[in-house]
Amino acid sequence: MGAELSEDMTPELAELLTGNCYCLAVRRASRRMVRLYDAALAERGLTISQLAMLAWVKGLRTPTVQKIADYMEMDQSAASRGIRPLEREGLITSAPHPKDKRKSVLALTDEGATRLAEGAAAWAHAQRQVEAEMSPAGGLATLMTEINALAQTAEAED
Amino acid sequence: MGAELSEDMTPELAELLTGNCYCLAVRRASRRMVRLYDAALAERGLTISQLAMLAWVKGLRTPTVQKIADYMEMDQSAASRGIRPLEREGLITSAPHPKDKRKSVLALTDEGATRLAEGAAAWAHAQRQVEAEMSPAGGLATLMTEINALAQTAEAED
DNA sequence: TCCCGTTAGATGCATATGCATCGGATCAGA
DNA sequence: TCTGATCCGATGCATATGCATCTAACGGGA
Repeated sequence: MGAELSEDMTPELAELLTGNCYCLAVRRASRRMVRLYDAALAERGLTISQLAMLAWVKGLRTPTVQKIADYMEMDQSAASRGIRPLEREGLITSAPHPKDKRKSVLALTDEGATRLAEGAAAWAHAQRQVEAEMSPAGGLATLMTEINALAQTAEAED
Repeated sequence: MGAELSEDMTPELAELLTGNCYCLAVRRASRRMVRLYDAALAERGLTISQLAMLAWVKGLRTPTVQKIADYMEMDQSAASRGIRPLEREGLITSAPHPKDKRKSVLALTDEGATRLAEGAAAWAHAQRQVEAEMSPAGGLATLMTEINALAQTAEAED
């Protein structure tokens, strides 16, 4: 693990490379988690993002692209594009909002509801797998609270 | 926060949407961290990934695409593509390995070394910002250990 | 020396993300 | 009722990622 770091690295760069960068650490963990969950969902033809979007479409009273982006804390454009494959595959439909023509109200198709249910089962399997392999110091619940806190770190400001 | 979840959500789906999915939580945190660090590095014309790759090029004795991918725990193809912008901008060079013609040995240019040093300073600023805003239960060090553990969760197996 | 299994890097393909921006629609005021 | 500030969704552009696959190159054993 120690790796073959050259001697003329500043302490700062050594820190960055040895797992002490919050950003790189979380991103590395993210890549791993996504691979694990996506693999679990692959048989159902879904990614974890797509499963989440289907779930929000079902869970929100009047789901729109913007709302989904807000709840998932991602850019509206990313949500917009993420939804396209789901429409293409006929899992969700899009209809103009009756009152506000700017909005499109999304809805699950029957096929979408089926895939969502199947995906949720596969998702639960992945969840259990992570729980079985992880034994964090303060407990998984605490870890989740802290990761979520990381997700709320202020955007910049200075 | 509670959101407007419809009543007919299975407990499973409710879990998935309310921040209890390890994958979605870490990914959300990852998005936020990347935005924060990328913003801090934007003035230097670098992303956090690019900074890390420059650092590995400097830190490894004989840096190659494969080695960087291994150390960053990402796919070789992702590393390969990530390095291209850095070459295009003249921050690193690529030369054929003397013994093994399959490999390309990467190296920092003077400009690359300069940008790396500048970027490291901006990175440290972002690190301090996260530290100032986060007060996790078990301490940041413990949190990092646990996030890194998440990054080592087995790839599948079942 | 020849052949096969392995390794390195590059590419095609598809999703994931964010920023800037555009055009259309809405809405709150003047 | 007109108008300027907002909001909504879509796009262009660029990076980020992973998987499968292809070609070239290596390496060891027959």
